[in-house]
Amino acid sequence: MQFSVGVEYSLHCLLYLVDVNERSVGIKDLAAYQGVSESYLSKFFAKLKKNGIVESVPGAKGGYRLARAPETITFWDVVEAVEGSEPFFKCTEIRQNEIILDRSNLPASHTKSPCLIHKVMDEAEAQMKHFLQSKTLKWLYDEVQNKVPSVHIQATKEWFERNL
Amino acid sequence: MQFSVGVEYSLHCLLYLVDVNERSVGIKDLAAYQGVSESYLSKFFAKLKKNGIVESVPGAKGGYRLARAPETITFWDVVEAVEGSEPFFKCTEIRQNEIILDRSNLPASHTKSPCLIHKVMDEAEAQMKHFLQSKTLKWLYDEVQNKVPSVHIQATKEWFERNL
DNA sequence: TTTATCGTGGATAATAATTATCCGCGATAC
DNA sequence: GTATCGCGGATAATTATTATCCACGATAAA
Ligand code: FES
Ligand code: FES
Repeated sequence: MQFSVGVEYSLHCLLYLVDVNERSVGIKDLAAYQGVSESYLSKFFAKLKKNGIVESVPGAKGGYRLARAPETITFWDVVEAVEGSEPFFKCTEIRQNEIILDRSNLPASHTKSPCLIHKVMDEAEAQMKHFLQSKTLKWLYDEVQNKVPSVHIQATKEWFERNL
Repeated sequence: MQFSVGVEYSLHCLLYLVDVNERSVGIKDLAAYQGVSESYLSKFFAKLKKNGIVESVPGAKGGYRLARAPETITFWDVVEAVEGSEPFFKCTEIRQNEIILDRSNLPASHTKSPCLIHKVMDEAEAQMKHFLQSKTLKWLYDEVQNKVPSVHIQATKEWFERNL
């Protein structure tokens, strides 16, 4: 039960994209700046694009930019884009295997209403989802502006400007 | 990002152990009743034991019973026992790779305070943990007593009694 | 128009995690 | 003594994650 590294990669990258409004930043730059694999990072951006989080500019001098306002991009959106939308808990309906049951004529209690254990686990995921939906990229950006030394923020901005 | 099937197996099994007070139930019976692999299920019970959720009775007619009151066993305890206690989000400290940094002299902002993204993801896990800690095995047992037809509960109990 | 750049999708592979089985050991009930 | 059972280690099959490479089409710049 672990998140893919793509979640860390993606969130850090998206943070750099907030400043890039009309223009775009290439995978090459994003990968170089963070010292990660270019080709691997590109796989995650494909998912982010498919989920409407970023949009791409094809061709030379192309790259990526946010597809919508950072206020509307939540941590959950990114997690879901990268990890897929399968629920964390996959119930195998083990209850329907109970040896005392007639497999060809299962009681309503085992087919109609969801298994309580399943329900609790789904609710647990919903708790995490709710929390992550409350954290937007805009919020992250603003917090970082306040907490990281402005000299470093400026240097980052300039590095990307140079390669725009 | 998925829970192992051991979580489903374990929770369903523990439910059957609530009634079994002084005595014990063997893996063989638990596996047979639920139609799952005996040897595989035993691996999860090893973890449940190591984490003090169940205790074992060795030797013939041996088996497992709860190691403590079902009021004190939470869904989270079971998840942690089965999945291990590694955090869901493993931060690779990607921020320390930023190309503009001097790797041999990292700024305090990148080493002292935790990365905000990391912090948010850990908090998200904490949300789920908090919720799952609020759901005890006793609560689950009581809910099931209310919702599942008593004829089925009785039949289950009798099946395990026969093989005790 | 050529050329270099860059996203895109597919193929492929290395590594790790999950799922699953088997077997021998020691403890215990009968 | 013997059959039963938990226990731990070894092992393997399957799947997911991590990672690379390449050919393609689109585009900007020369
Ligand atoms: S049957 Fe799947 S969690 Fe109960
Ligand atoms: S450095 Fe790991 S989440 Fe930011």
